[in-house]
Amino acid sequence: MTLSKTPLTAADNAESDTDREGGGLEGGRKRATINDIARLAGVSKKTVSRVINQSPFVRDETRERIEAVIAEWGYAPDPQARGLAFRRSFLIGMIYDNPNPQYVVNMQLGLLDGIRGSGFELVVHPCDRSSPTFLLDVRTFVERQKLFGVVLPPSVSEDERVAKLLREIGCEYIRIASVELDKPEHMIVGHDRLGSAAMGAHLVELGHKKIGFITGLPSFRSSHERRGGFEDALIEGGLKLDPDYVVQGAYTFESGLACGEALLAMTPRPTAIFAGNDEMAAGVLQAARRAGLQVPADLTVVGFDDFQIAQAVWPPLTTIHIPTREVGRIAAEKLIGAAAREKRDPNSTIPYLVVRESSGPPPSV
Amino acid sequence: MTLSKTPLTAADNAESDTDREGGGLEGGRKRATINDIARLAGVSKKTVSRVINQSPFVRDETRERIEAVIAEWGYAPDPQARGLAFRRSFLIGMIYDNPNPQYVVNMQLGLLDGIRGSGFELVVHPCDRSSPTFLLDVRTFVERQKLFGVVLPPSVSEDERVAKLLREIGCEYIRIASVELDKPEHMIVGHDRLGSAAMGAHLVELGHKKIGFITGLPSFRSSHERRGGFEDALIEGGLKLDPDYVVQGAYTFESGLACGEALLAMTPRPTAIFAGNDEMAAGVLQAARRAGLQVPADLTVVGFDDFQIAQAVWPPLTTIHIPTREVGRIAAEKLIGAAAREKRDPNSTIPYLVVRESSGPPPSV
DNA sequence: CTGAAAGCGCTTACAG
DNA sequence: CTGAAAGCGCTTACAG
Repeated sequence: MTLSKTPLTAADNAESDTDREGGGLEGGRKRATINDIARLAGVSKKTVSRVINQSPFVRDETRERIEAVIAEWGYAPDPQARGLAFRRSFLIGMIYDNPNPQYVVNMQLGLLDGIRGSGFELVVHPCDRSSPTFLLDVRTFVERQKLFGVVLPPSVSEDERVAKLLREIGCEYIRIASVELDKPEHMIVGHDRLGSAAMGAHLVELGHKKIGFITGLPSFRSSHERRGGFEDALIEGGLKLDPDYVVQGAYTFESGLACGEALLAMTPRPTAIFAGNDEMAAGVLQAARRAGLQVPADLTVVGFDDFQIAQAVWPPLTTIHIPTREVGRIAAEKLIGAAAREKRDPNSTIPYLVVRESSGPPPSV
Repeated sequence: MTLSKTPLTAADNAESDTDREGGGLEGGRKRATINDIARLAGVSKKTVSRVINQSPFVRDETRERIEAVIAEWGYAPDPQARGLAFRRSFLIGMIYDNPNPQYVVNMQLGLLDGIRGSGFELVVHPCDRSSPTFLLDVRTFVERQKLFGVVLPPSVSEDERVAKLLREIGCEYIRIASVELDKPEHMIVGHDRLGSAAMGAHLVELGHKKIGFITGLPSFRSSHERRGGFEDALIEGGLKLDPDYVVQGAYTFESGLACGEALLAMTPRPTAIFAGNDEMAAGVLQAARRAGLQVPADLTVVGFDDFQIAQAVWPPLTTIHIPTREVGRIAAEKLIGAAAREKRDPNSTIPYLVVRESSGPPPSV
């Protein structure tokens, strides 16, 4: 909150100095500016600006001449100067609180995929929704940097206060969430519900009747969606999710372990446990081992996400794959208006079942 | 490489339109500028600028008056305008190719810790060192954004071409590496060697004689350092690392599994295996399980990094903790010149041993 | 210690 | 279809 006091102080201190080298851009002729291009092409800088911004009001011949000069000199407009004039930067922000490193990294990679070659850059901004200064922090971040727009993964995406704030200050935003929370132009929907429904069908098909479920953090919308889709699928299969066999987890390994132990202590013991994410499923695997149970012979354990941990544990987890990176790419393209460059598979953001070795039929009693 | 063609086209298309609302900064009075502050404080903008940049050439009384106005209006200088005038942005870049999500996220959090409150922001830039356009990409990224500086984690930090390029174009940089590769002002040293030496001492102390080692990717300097420190410690303990028991891994779970199987097939079988990172150690655990071996009763398995996976596997891994986030914070502070704000523990970046359940004495033959 | 002028590299009205 | 002027919000010389 304090005034940004930067080390550039030296510049001012040196008011009487004379030996500064201007920041040191040795190593090469200075980069061309719009003035250079205008002069070289024999036009005004405004016309160059029109070409840069793809204005239709430029004669083809003029445009081609200018583009040739631009290409020859490898000119690229200065985003800072452009931003200052536009009153808006060419930065997009990712504001997030998802604690899973793999999710964060995949999402970042996806966003980067989406802005590649566009001249935009990605500024990362982890946050804490429970902080008293949370909204002020977001506002300061967005306004100070004059962000072009922001992408909000869960659970930040589910916070209506953030969406409202962004609308008020006129910042573009895309919310990534498991359900449609906003106008379509602001949403990328993850359809977690379909994923867990697929898992429900899988367990039904294997013949399980007594099934335990571990929910994620209630503050994440996905927790409820994953549970809802699963319940629907069980009903579809003629079963019902017994509320006694639903325990509250926290999306962490430790919570999975604790919840797993709780479920395995119940009578009758469930023959399958569906954890709200892989992390917790890995915890259940530990609980099963401690209880002396074989997976999947004695117990089926399945997860959700298909992050790396799903393949690092033993046995490898049957889980639901969510295409995080793909979702990120589409979100970024939508944000900067680069969508529909190519025909997209509309199903590319839908989660799907991956069967590995941790699921099997229930033990024959 | 193409000219940045942004969607801002609309702005130009609208040359004849009149209904644009200027980007929509409704929702609040416009933010104060340096001119507002100057007028309000009854001074020139240059003097306000001096206060912003902490110039000593301002009378105390003047400074206080200006600071009061700044505080009252919550004024913060526009980084874009400031950057344009400085010919340098307030962005720092993280250029990296480390494939481990947890490392990446921890490092980002550390860098963010280091720049918090400074007005700087973090722009992430994953890259591929083997790409033919790698150096050009880095150069374009740094020059186009006029980055204030960059932080280079391994293995990018180990690439002399990058350091040379950065020096040439006058960009500040900090290299994070396991050994001193550059002048101290450009380095944060991780001392991986000390970490693996500690692990060597641990295994010696437990009484192991026949020890297998799985190296990381040879393209990472840490691979060699981790091996070197380990060998030294064994020699210290009167042992010698048998080259036949050193196999080449790739820092991945799969490579750990394959290397583990190779080592367990040897005669005599090693009683302990030290993998160059946790990921590979988890793979070794799988190999041990497939071979019907109990850990640690039949085989000790240890790793390096102390990432989350170390606690998610069974048994939890004895490993070396590396303070990634702390290292990141120190790197960022050093880069922006905010170091030494407080006295630092000089050992805070040194890795240390964490003993869990995967290590024990060798089986009595 | 303080300020008026010029400039950073772009774009927005306004003209033609 | 094209351009000259003014401006985005700061800082750098240069004066005093």
